[in-house]
Amino acid sequence: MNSQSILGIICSSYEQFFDAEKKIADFIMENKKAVVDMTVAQLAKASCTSDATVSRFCRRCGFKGFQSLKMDLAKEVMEEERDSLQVSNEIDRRNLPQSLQNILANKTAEMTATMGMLEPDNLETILRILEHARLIQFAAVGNTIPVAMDGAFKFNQLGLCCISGTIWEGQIAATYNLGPMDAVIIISNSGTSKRLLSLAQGAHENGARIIVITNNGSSPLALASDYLIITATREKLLTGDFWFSRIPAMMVIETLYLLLFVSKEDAKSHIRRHEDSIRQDKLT
Amino acid sequence: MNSQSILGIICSSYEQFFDAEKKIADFIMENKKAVVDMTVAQLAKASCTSDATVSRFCRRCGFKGFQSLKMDLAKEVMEEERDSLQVSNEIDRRNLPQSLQNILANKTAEMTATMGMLEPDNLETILRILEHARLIQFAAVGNTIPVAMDGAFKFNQLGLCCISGTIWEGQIAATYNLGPMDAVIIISNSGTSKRLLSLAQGAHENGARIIVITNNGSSPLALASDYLIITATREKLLTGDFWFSRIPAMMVIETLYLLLFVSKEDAKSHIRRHEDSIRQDKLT
DNA sequence: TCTATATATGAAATTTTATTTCTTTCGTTG
DNA sequence: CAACGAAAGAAATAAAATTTCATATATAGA
Repeated sequence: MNSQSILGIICSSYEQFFDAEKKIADFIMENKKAVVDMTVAQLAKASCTSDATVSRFCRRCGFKGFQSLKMDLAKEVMEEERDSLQVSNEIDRRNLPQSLQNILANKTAEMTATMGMLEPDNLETILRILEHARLIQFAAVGNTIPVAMDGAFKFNQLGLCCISGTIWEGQIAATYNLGPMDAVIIISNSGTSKRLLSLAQGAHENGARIIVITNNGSSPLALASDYLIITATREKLLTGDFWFSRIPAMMVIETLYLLLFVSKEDAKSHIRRHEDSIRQDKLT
Repeated sequence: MNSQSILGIICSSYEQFFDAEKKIADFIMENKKAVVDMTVAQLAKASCTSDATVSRFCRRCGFKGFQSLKMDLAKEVMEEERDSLQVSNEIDRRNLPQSLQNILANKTAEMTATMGMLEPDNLETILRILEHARLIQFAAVGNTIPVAMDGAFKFNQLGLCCISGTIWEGQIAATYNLGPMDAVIIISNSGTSKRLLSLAQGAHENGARIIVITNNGSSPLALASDYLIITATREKLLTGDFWFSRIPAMMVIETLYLLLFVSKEDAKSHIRRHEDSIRQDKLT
């Protein structure tokens, strides 16, 4: 887990929380500002749990204790306020301007939280691996496949050999050809896909590096990873797994792309060549 | 009455402090960040004073107590830190934290600008068309295809009939089957793709509604559209067309999706059914 | 279906932390 | 040089946070 971003942690490991902990998390998300001035007992009462659970919750989120969580919350609240992002989940067709503001605020908060979860050291390690990999596979299932395709597209443009596919059998067939010089980037919000887990296993058996991008830091896929990037998708207005936004994952890919771009000297020429090749489809 | 700024108070009423209080003030000013994680006793010891004096100091500064002073300090430290991180377009592998901030700031600005370009009336018209369309085609070429696929995926989940494809010939073949009841959403950053323009022409001939999402409001594709959504991709660090980010376009799709979701009563059941069908791939 | 086991949670006890009270010290003034 | 007043620390008290322990609930196995 990253040094500390309570809102990010709540968003990214919400599913891992116990029932009572979820109550606390909900209360914090909905009363960020008020919690800053509360005591353990007050928060326990307000969220209909107990002192003990609140205290444990703080630890489980990676903080030294309640005070340390509150310190972080104070900072984050300040930051949000400063950005004057009044995050509300109300979306209503009859008030489009306000709804658009709310959607924007939510997406921005999502991205900020995701960025806050990125650990520079971990990122640097991953970048090194990607730069030196012989081949990089982007793997995903279902509605995340477009993100994987986008990643492969972008990275190929940088001059890094990438593969991805829309067909599951094709993806795992490719995985079985990977070796110790290769890396696979597995993208999965829930981190619980059996198919992706077996793909990870295959990659592991072949000695390839496994990088997982997921919203769930303690999911089976996260545990099967060599390197882990956790996103902070907050889908407050919807509850199920299928409603996760793909924007945070895309954001992570884009970040990796930009960082690789600036450190790879031949990236520009690769991209230019690519651009030239598609010019024939362009007007003027 | 803790709406004050502790650093400001220290600076402005320093001369009014007693000797022991000055020691505390000095220590705080020189160790802002560390004090945030200290207890009364620790601060007393570190500043060579006593618990009582620290506690009194907090009151004298207008705070409810030590914790409340610390809360304020945490906020101010954060603010100072943030201010010193001047956001720029610099992305540098050697300073990852700063680079991440810059990327985030750029992406956020991009999204904010894109949202600002959306006109509620225009959007409402487009939503109406999408809700009542017999079939919706998502069309794109090159690296924007993943965005189109994502859109078709999402909209299908809502119960709207959508098609998209990775193969160009397949896409235009589908377009030739559209009719006046149908709509095509064409996504193209530059808006200058010959192929997408001929697709738009085909759609036009068949009487289908043409919705274009592009970064270029006066591009050929924009002019060929019946309804136009302009995104605000600003890739300052890179200049060419191929470097455009796909996030703003995705943001637009996601916005349409959310707005359709809240106004379509059967959307939830559609999504739930979809979710059930993929549960077999999920662990636990 | 019933028992055994594990686990989440809250109540109570304990420990830690903050505040208040009380006392000492030191400087000033009559 | 006593007497007063204010500043500051020590000690006592109060408050808050954490840990322990008991209980309830769910799960697995018989």
